[in-house]
Amino acid sequence: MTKHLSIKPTESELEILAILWEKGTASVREVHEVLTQKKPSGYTTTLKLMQIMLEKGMLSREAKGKLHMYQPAMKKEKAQAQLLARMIDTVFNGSASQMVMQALGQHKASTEELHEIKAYLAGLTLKKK
Amino acid sequence: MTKHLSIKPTESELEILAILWEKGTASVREVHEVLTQKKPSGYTTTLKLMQIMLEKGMLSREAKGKLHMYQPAMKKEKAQAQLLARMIDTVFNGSASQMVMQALGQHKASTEELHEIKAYLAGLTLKKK
DNA sequence: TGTTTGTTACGAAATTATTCGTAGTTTAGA
DNA sequence: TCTAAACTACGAATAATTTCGTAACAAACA
Repeated sequence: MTKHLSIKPTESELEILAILWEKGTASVREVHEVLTQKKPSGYTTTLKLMQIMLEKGMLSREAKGKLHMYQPAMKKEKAQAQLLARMIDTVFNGSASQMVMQALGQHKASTEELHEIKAYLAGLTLKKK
Repeated sequence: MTKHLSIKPTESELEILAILWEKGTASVREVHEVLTQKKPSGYTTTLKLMQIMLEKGMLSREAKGKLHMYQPAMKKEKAQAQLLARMIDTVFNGSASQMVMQALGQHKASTEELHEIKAYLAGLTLKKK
């Protein structure tokens, strides 16, 4: 049985993870380039963060010539699910639907997205029957 | 024009806010009672946190005899929306629907909830038309 | 071969968040 | 009135997170 790692990325770590989920694999510099657009910071700051994440087992890496290429060690979906669950629990009183409706209310979803969701829902409720 | 306060509650602050949203108004002791169930801690810890939140303008309070009754100074819906928006932005690549589907996938919603959401969606798409 | 450029490693400072002890106040009851 | 119990205020310790400076090394190249 694999140890149940309930990873709790910090805010900064989450940003890095998001970039790596997007890119799949990237050097520190690449990550830093993206990161520093929103919030300028030193290169070694990003480096250190990624080293810490490596230690924590959130990232893995391989040497590519002189530099290191990093990749996320956690499945995006799993991490997302975990974060969502925590948020639903603490902020939405355990009610997923409350959260969903809140999210959909805020013109955060386009019409196409709404259709997508409806389709998805239709499939879901069938299965649950 | 009111200053755009983008409040960023910490984890602990969020827990306290959740309790106050639930109760509407409460003393430090009442909050602490709830809080300490999940995660034991000293009374003054909760007190201090709430005092800090008061300073930050997240809570307000009024004297009720000798003790202070606190209430949330931010609308639950507004705070939820803000937190959601941030999460969607950093973790779900800006896609609300991606998040919604993730949430619904994880057996996090009961059948009744799913119906509720469907109804809500139906109303929404009508309006958007 | 030097020198510049870009990299990693890592200690440590700075900042932010959490926790708690102690002192002082108020209230209620003996 | 005195004492005990339940508060508040607040400084300060601790812990966690973020930031950065410096050293060491390797590759590129003048």
